[in-house]
Amino acid sequence: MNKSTIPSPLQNQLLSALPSIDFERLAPHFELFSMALGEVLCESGELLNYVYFPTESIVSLLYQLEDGSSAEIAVVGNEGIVGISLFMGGETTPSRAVVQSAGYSYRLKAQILKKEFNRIGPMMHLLLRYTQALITQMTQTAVCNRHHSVEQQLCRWLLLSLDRLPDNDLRMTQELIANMLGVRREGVTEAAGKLQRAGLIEYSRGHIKVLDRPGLEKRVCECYKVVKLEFDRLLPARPQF
Amino acid sequence: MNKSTIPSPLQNQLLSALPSIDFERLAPHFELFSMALGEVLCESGELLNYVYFPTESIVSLLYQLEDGSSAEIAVVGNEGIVGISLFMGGETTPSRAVVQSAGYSYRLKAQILKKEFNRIGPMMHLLLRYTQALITQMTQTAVCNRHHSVEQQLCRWLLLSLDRLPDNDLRMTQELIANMLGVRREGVTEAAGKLQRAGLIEYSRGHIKVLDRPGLEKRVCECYKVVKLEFDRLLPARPQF
DNA sequence: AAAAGTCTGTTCGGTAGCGCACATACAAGA
DNA sequence: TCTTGTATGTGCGCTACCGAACAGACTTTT
Repeated sequence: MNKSTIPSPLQNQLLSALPSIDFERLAPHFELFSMALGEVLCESGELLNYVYFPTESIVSLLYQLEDGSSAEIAVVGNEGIVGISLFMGGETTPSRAVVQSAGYSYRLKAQILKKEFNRIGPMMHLLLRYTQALITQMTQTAVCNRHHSVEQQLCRWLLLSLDRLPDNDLRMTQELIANMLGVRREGVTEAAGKLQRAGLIEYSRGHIKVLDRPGLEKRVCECYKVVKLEFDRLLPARPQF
Repeated sequence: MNKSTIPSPLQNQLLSALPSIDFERLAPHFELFSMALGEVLCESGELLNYVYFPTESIVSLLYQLEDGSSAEIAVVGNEGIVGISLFMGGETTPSRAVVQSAGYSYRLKAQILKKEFNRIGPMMHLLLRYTQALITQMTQTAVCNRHHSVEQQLCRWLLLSLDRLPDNDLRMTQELIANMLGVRREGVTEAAGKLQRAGLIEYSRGHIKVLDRPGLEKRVCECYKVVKLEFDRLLPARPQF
């Protein structure tokens, strides 16, 4: 479906923010990696062999409860990296990493990343700042879960996804969105129907197109903006490819 | 009310986990700091001049929405530190740090901590591991907000507080607990009444005593255990004072 | 003792979201 | 074409929680 052009590692914003001397040192170790929708990069509590730098794919960090219900706690796209627990020192996390939007990423062997991190150079500082931005996303998710309606959360989710995609089409069923948001599928159907009737989106069988992004931004709760501003503040300006 | 004995910095578990050579280097810079209930250590977005290592006090990390409603995203006691954004590189965070249980802490000038962090020694690794544990607490809060009842969350909150206190008495009104959990005061009244009728707790006007801790642990959701296990896994065993 | 303030208990109507059941619609394969 | 599977729409009763109002109980101050 997507153009099948091979992306550059520089399409990942963390990598593109590296000084070229650091980037070049890592360049030989990048492996292009194609990720399918629904693929699990890392199970809860499992050791990661690689870290992943998405280019036009999106990875969802999910937490699954014992009773099977789940909730998304953060989303990682080309602004970030999957696998922060490797350099934070814990090696594993209780959450899972699941591909939410298929596409390429570049991956790096865990050892290579740790070695680079321990050089205490730009990569370390970038990764720590990124981690702080991710923390903001997680805390904002906590607050949003507590106080905002399904419709507001759907808007937030759509905008977060949109920010990480090259176009304005998402391939995603309402059922899957419901899993991410931790709500009923019917709740998503209702909220999405409302947005469609308002002309903001258009969807059909696992395919959502955003028609009116400013309209979504008017309906979304403050959580989206807080997260976005914090990412912009903490991470360097996004260079063009 | 509390014994007015002066605590040792070693009552903070991060500090007590430091090799003595590193601890001694910092020792001259610790300032004993007394914190009153409700005191705001750091406003949202404000630059911190100090980091705080609680000894028997508890600090709550709260996020406040534009409409005034709020939610606790994590709690910091003698196992941790307030001010992670200083070494993560972002300098500020969108959340506030508010004293939830009065008592002492030791504080350190921001510059001193950053210098220590940049030595790339035990302190850095400890702080990063602690940060990962804190992330787990935040994500679990997000999931708990989504899926669990007020009563379960109250149990979780009580147990988290209890773990960070020297005794089993908390001085805390239902109103304040409601602010932390991001629910109505009446909801807390109801849940607390239930727990009291079950003989698990006893409370009166801003004073809660836990009578049956195992009983609370039976009612709490899995979120408490997940967070606790992750803290135990990531942070070194707790030495006795 | 009286007054004022604070904390907790209770009630009541309203609503968002849940769980379930089922209907419809579209897609892909035999 | 028929079947099977998947995605979406809808209705219904239920529950947890909300918002507001108010009453009682305890504390502190005067």
